[in-house]
Amino acid sequence: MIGKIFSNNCPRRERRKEARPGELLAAALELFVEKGYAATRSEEVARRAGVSKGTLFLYFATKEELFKAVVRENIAGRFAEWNTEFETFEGSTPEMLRYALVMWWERIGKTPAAGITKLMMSEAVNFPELAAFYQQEVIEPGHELIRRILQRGVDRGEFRPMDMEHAIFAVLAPMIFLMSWKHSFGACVSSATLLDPERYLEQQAQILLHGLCSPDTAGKATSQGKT
Amino acid sequence: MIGKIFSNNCPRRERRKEARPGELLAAALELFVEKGYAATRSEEVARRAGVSKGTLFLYFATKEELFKAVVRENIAGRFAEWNTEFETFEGSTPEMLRYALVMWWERIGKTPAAGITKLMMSEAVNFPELAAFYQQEVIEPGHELIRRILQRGVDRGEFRPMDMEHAIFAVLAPMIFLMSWKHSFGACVSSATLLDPERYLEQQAQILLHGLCSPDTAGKATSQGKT
Amino acid sequence: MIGKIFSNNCPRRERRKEARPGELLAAALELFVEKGYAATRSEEVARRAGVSKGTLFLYFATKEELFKAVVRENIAGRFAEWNTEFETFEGSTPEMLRYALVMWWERIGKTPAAGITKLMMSEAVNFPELAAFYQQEVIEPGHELIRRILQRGVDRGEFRPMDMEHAIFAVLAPMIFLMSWKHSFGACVSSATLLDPERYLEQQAQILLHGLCSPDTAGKATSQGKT
Amino acid sequence: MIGKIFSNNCPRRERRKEARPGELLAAALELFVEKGYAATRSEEVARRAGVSKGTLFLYFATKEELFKAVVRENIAGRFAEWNTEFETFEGSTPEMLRYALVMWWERIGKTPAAGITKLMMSEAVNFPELAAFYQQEVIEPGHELIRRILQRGVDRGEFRPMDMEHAIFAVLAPMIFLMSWKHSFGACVSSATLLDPERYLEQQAQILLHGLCSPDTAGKATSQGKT
DNA sequence: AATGAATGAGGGTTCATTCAT
DNA sequence: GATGAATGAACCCTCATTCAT
Repeated sequence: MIGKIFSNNCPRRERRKEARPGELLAAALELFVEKGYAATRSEEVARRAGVSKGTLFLYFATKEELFKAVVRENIAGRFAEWNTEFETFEGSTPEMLRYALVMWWERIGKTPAAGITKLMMSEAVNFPELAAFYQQEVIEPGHELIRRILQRGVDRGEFRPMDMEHAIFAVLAPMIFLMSWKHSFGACVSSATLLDPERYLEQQAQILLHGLCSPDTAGKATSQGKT
Repeated sequence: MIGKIFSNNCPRRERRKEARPGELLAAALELFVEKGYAATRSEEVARRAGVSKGTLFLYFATKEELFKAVVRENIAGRFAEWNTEFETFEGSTPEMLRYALVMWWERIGKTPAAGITKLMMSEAVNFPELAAFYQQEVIEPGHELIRRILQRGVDRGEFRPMDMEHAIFAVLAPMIFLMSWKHSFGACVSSATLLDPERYLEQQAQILLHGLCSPDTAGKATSQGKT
Repeated sequence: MIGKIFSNNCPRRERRKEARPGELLAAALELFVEKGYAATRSEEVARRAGVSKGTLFLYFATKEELFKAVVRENIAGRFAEWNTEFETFEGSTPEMLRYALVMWWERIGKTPAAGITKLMMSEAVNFPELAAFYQQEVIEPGHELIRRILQRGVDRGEFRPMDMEHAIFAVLAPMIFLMSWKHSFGACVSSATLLDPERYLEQQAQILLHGLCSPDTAGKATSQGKT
Repeated sequence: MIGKIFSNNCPRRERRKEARPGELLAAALELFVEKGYAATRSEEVARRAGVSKGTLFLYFATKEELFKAVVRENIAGRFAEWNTEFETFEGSTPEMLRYALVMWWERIGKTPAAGITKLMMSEAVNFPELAAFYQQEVIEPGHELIRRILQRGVDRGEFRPMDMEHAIFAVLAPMIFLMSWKHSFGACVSSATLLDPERYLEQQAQILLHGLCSPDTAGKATSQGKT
């Protein structure tokens, strides 16, 4: 009984043991995002997780495995939740689009998870298998979600007809750009900090919806586009 | 006689000597873009340039210097030329914006130089000094050019007033995105090839100018934006 | 039980860990003395210490650091002990001088530490920082000790007054010479082995004290010297 | 005729060509003495001699050959001349000894040739063949000359009988020491410059002849020595 | 003979990975 | 399981040497 109390009250070892992989993944995420795959040393990952080098390799057979695990771990399948939000959203599609960008920033863009995308893009070529996984788990569901939003707008007559597949990239690009910028120049070149993500996204929504043209000229130029 | 003069002017060794740095930079560009900075072995750069390891270091003191040279080489001051084009452009600003995107794709986006930007973004954190150089030599002139285009549009009443600094990113983002995408997933995930850069840019110009909204709704929604 | 305690206190790994730096320094001392700084390969140092190349760099960050450590290790502050001996010495100063030379040979000259001085003199120009260290930690205390001996002799009327600073070198020179000789020609030219260090030092003490001249002529020639 | 005048007056090419090996040896001597064998780079030798790297190897097949040539070249057989001086010297042997030390300094010690001895001692172990050559060409004749001087003193009753072979080293040591010191600490540690070679040698002669002891005590202590 | 571009073996150093404790 | 000392393959870079010109 008493033994049980102790083991329940103070199972630091036990709990640590179970938490280990998570702590290692967290440390690795930070470091990979901070310095890139190659420049991250396994010893430092271990140290930051508070364990020894040997322990790291107890949980992840190789650095490559660790990297893959970090990416997989941090690509939470949020799409179920988001699809639900999409289906229950009641406002206009322009509002939905604006909402999507803002929510994305809150939930992904400003979190360390954004670093993963940047990382994934930097290393895609060296980890094609991982890139394929990412494609399947993130890119495709993401595209699908954006496609549904855009289609909703078209269906409801809020958006003009469009080349859907490329329009998806029009919505995606500001997000990708923001993650890339934040985790590259944004992290080291002072003047690059001029970019305020929230204002940028707000304005981006505006432009996506209405463009840069002043209202009176908007009609005329349209005819030129191939779209 | 004349033949002799020519053959004297270009003995093989000399010609190689002058060509070497260029050949090495070309090989290095390819490999850096292909595999990233760390994963590129200097010996392979040399081999791809058709020389021995030692020769590489005859022209570039360290791998880091080689990297810097590759970056510098591939961002040659195109801005002078572009500024001139800007000043002599006679059409409307929407046309100018569309033209700028198309030309950028022709001259940079689809060339290996685009890989450099991707590379630079991946390695900025590891080479802060180089990032500062890039910021100064590429980012700032680029921003300035975009700023002048947008300002021209505003001044001529073609564009509505805007938060200029963030609007610059609105124009920049599609280009950055395209380079990042092309040199990451675009290079290894088959389905990602759905993105046709030229159509994307064309459509992007269209959206930048007029947005996604159908003409009749365009006016109403505008009021919401903070911009 | 007691046996267990002992075996617990000294597990093999731990013992090695503590012994490693010493083993590496010993191996490095041998090799540096044997072949000089540049000609000594770090891998060979490691091999001679019975470890792999990587292990060497676990304990000494660079070859230069290893060299410095070897030099520092082998000039341990013997001067405290020697100064004490000096202060408690009860015989005449000529006896003291003879004793100093003999003791120096026993404790330094005939040990591998002598090779360090030879090495240091060969490499001083290439490691000015280390040379300064050596100057401060070895040369100056050594000079000071010799100075005190000579001054004692002068003060007690045993030695004639002298140009002290140069006289120091008169005492030092036989020792430096002996180390240099032993670790150069003495190590490879057979006939150079004619030099018996102990007899040489004994005779050197004799000469330092009384010169080469036969007693009756000693007085006359003295007048010429500048000293 | 005129042709001859020209070729005589301005045979720069011709004269250079013949002088080449000498210029290379001079440059090599300087650099070897300055930085040691290993730290001297063949390209720098060539540059200092005003020729290209290739030319150096035209005259000396390997760096090792160059080194050997430098040593051989700079070990002028001065002993014939010195033996003559010895034979025609008319003063006392103490005067001769003093004269020998002073002359040695003038003709060798203070010239770059002294650097050779220092170099030879540093590298003896790595170039045993060269050390043997040095032993034969310099050490043995040098010993022989010193031996003759000392023997002359003994024969004429100016010096007391002595252990001749070790006494030779007593005369040699100050010279060896001076060369070693000058080309090691003397070249980089400021305080080591306290040593004034000429005063040192003068005093050394004095000590060699009469020792450090004050005249009245000289007689007593003598009995102890083994010599 | 002279040049200097080119070579490539070899050395110092790093770091992912192993394994005895 | 956990540790951290040990390993050694692999990398960047140097520089004596070669050789086409």
